[in-house]
Amino acid sequence: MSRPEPVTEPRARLSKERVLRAAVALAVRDGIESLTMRKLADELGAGAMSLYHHVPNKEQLLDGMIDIVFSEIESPPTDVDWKTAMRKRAVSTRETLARHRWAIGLMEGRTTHGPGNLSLHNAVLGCLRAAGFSLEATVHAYSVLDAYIYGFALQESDMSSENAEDFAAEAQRQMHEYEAVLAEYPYLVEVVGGYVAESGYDYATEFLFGLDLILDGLDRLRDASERKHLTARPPPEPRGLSK
Amino acid sequence: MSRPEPVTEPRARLSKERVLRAAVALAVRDGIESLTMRKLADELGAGAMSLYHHVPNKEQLLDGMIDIVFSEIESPPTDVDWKTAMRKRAVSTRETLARHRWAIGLMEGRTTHGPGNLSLHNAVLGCLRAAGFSLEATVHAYSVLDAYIYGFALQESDMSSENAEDFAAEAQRQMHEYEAVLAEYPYLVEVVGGYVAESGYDYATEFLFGLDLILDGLDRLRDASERKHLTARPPPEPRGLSK
DNA sequence: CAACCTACTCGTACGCTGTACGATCCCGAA
DNA sequence: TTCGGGATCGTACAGCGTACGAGTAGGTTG
Repeated sequence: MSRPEPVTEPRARLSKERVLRAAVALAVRDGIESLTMRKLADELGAGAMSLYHHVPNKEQLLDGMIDIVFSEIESPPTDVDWKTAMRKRAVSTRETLARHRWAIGLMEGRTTHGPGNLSLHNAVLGCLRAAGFSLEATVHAYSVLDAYIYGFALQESDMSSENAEDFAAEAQRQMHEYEAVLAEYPYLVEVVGGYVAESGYDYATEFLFGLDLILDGLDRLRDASERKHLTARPPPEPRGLSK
Repeated sequence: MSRPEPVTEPRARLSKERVLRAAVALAVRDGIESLTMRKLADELGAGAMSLYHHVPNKEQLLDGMIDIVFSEIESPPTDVDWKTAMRKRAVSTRETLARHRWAIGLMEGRTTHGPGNLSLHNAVLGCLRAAGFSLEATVHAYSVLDAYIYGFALQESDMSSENAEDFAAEAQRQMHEYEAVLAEYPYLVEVVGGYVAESGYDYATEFLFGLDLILDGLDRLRDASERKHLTARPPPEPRGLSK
């Protein structure tokens, strides 16, 4: 009560962090296509142009938002074997990306990587190196894993919520134009219309299936890699900053 | 010569196909962000509003463009074993998506699937079913494979052209702000700055590594699936339209 | 206290976007 | 020749990102 401000504090001071957080919240709530500089400013109780004193332009605003997403992904824990660590990282990535559907489409073509992105990448590479993967094997492992994880997230964002009845609805709509269209896709009908519609489709378990398939494959790769490079120099340091 | 048209045909008649093809060509040439109704119309020697008699709106224009991309992907051939068939389909998908970088970011959130998309999906599912995959295994296989393929294409579109020196340039730029930033990412330096910069990074072979890893895993799944469902009903028909 | 500077806020305006509307034109059928 | 319907397109409008510059608040210095 000692401060002479109005009781209802209509606007707190802006800051880069506040702007980014509000932008992410708006994207989660209304979708990325309705994220407008004016709307974002309104949300913050500010004028549109005020934003530009904390963010150089919308493109870099999006960069910042994406790095927030990366920073929400849990790094692979260091106190378990590499497989469980990678598994946890992968699951956390999928969950985060599912929470931020708006982000996936924006990652294409983006060339600047923020600190959240870089430090996550670094932690993942470190986990693999510490587990005995050779440099070559590390690159391979990283490549497969990330492609799968982001690809799965991409597909998950394609189909909105329930795959089964959604797809049925889409098929129905197609049937509106061509009555016999479905007859041209018998396997689609069998698998999606039949099996999936009955048994349902759980993204989380489906994700784990492919993830474990890949992790098992990498396990074999690591064994081979270890045998081959037994006499080679070990990774730079077990963990943490070297030099 | 019998037709009374002007010799120089300054503008041919518009059509949905011509509009879509021109749109794709423009996206390939100048990138998707510079695909404008006015620019597209200019390219066709027409007025902007003329486009709307062949395409209901820009959103559906993009839908049509994406289906063109899908139709450029080769379906899995039917005269080889499932593994080679899937391998060829996967390679063709990656090549097509690499040719049409603009398309990947647009696939997110899109709910309507065109005939090119549907028929490709149908062919892939058919290939798996004919190879003896159970319904459950088919869904699994499809899920992993496509997630990996699209995820890889997504990553490929992230890094522009040469990963190695590009990343070095990016790191350099970051160093401009913080001189010691790189010291925080020792593994990134080791793997990307060291190994990748020296040995280079070939997307095509990197893609094949992960692809074969997954296909081998699916092979094991198929064996198990076949043993379990030996007495179950076979897939609806070897290939082609049933009924 | 006054003068000043710096950091921040924001009203206005411009060029560009997708597209609604209605006038115009072309061309085959009657 | 007349008609009618599809195709074309000029104009206009709302909404976008953002350049510009005027205004303001708060701390530092004389």
